[in-house]
Amino acid sequence: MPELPEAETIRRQLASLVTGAKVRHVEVHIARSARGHESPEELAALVEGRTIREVGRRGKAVLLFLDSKRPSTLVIRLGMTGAVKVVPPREPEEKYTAGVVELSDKRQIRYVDQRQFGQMVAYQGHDPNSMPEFAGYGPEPLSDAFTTGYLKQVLSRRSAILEVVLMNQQIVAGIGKIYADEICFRAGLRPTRRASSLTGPMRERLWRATREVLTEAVEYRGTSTLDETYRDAYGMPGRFQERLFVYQRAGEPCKVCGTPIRRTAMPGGRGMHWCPKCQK
DNA sequence: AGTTGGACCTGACTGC
DNA sequence: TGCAGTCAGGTCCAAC
Repeated sequence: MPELPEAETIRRQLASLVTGAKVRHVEVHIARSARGHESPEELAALVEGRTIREVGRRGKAVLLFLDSKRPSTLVIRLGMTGAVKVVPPREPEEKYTAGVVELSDKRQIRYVDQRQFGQMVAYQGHDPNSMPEFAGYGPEPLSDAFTTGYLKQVLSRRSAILEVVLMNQQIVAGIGKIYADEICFRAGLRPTRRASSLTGPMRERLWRATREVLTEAVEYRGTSTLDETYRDAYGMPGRFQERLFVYQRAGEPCKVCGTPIRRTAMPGGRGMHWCPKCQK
C-alpha cells in the first residue's frame, strides 16, 4: 500500500512530468473518491485553469501546488490502493479510475483507486498545516524535525505497542504496515513491545532504522509485493520487495538468522511480522 | 487523552 | 465448479 516511499516516488516523477503544465479540465468518475467536496464542480473550480507550480508531499499524500496568484492545492491521498499516473491522450481508461486531470497539452493525470479508501480533495492556499487532513500531523521522518529527542518525548508517554505508535500519523507522518514492520526489524525491536519501554539506545536504533529503511525504500521506488497494486507514475512496480526482511514473510526463514518469521495480530486484527530471535 | 475495535471497499484466496 | 466466508489495511469514528 502506498506509504511515504511510494508517495515520494510519485511526487518526484510528477514533479518532472507536469511541473509548469496547465490544468484544462477535471473529471470525477467515482463520487466517493471526492467525498471532501459537496460536488465535483466545487473541486473543479479550485483546480481548472490553474498551472501546476510544484509537486509536494505530506506523509502519504501527494500535493499539487497550483498557481501563485489564487493559490490552491490538489491533495491526493492514496489510501490502500491508490495510484497516480500520467498518460497520453486517449489511453484506454482502466477500471476504478476515480479522477482525471486533463492538462492543456492533452496529457492526463489519472487517479485510480480500487478500494476507494483514498481521496482527491482541493483547498485554497498552499499550506498543508491549514488543511484538516494534516491537522496535528507529526514531523516528516526524513526531515530535521525528526530527532531522537522528539522520539523520547513522544514514546515515553505511550503505552500502546510500538507498531501502532509508528503507524500513528500524529506521531510521525508517512509510515504504514510495510515500513513499520521493516523499521522494527532493522531496529532489533519487537513491534509488540510497549513504546514507553524503549531505552535511550533503543530509541537511537529506532531513529536510525526509520531513516535508513525509508531512504532505501525511496531509492528502490517503493514496494510492490504480489498482492500490492502499487505502481509508480509510469505504471511501473517498485523494487523494495527484494529488500523486505519480515513483511508478509510469516513462516519463512529470517534472512539474518534463519528462524521462522512470526506473525502476531495487532489491535484491530492486522498482522505484524517479526523475527523472534533478532528482535527483542 | 489515549487506546481499542468496527466500518468502509474490492479482489484474492480458502474450504466445503 | 461454485459459492460463502475470510483476509488485507489507511483512516475515520465510536466506545471504553
